[in-house]
Amino acid sequence: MNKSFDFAHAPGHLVRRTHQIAVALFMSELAQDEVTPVQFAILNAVMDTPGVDQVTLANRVAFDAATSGSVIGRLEAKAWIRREPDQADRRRKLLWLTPAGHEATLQMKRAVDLVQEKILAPLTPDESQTLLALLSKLVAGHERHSDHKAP
Amino acid sequence: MNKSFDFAHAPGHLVRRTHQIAVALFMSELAQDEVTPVQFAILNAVMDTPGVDQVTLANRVAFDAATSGSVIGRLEAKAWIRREPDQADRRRKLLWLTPAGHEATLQMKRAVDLVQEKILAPLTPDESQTLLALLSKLVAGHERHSDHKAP
DNA sequence: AACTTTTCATAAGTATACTTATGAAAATGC
DNA sequence: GCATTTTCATAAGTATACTTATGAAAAGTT
Repeated sequence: MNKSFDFAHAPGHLVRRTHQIAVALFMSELAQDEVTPVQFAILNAVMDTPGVDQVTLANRVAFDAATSGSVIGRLEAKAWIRREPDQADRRRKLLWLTPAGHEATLQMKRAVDLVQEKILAPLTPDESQTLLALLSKLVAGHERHSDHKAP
Repeated sequence: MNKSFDFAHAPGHLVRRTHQIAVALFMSELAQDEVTPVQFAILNAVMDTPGVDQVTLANRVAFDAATSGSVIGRLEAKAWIRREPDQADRRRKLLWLTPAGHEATLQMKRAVDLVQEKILAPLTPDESQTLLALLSKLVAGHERHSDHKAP
């Protein structure tokens, strides 16, 4: 029979599709803000903890230093984020929102809330709750494992 | 209070993290095959329907023609896929697996099955079933909507 | 104090993933 | 039957997202 892999029902494919849909909804809802999901995540994290260094921020938002560095570069170019070397540790660069960045992030927040609702729109409230709980458990489970890194 | 957006529990963030984890598991499990999730998806789809054109394949695997074109280019460079112009419609290019591509895809299938299990490893079988059902419903719901395209 | 290791930021290279533009070819309209 | 529109493939440009390499600075080890 040589039956091929059942792609449509594979977890990997469903997750990729879902992610794709979530990004598309974000980009469409925040089209006039000229901001991406990852850029918003960083703006949001810096608003939470002004003066973070890039590594701490990258761990918080969960991507590698190289990616976050380039994203922050773009946010700096837009004058939404200010980057200053740490006096105590001159390797580190600390991050702050500019007033314009603070303003823009607050404005985006409403649209982002709406995006989260739209992502879950095909599900009932109960189903949405269940989905979020399961995704949280899945992510938490894998995060625990990734602590045990090989030497 | 100026409470910032609750990123950790937002659907968008959870889905991005899950996707990230799924891709990492795939890359790690198929490291020696030098293949990406998207490349495998295409190989798998061509094995299913040899002689497809690129547009039909892109719709099947759910990404845009530009992306699939470049991915197929890489698979052609690896001599896993053969691309030939359609005689009936000379705009179209039809796709086949080479013998080496067929062989490689079959070999990968086992590892990909294992990846799907590993993705769901933190969940019980019941929870896994529920998650897949909810993701399917979510994706299907959004696909329905995206049929109604603006003119 | 000198040496080693680790950590931080960035650069370079590859691979998605999207948009818009372009050219070629087919389908449609009248 | 010719003109308009649509479709297909690709190119160009931007933005993640990762790896590995490099340089600089801090932390540690003896």
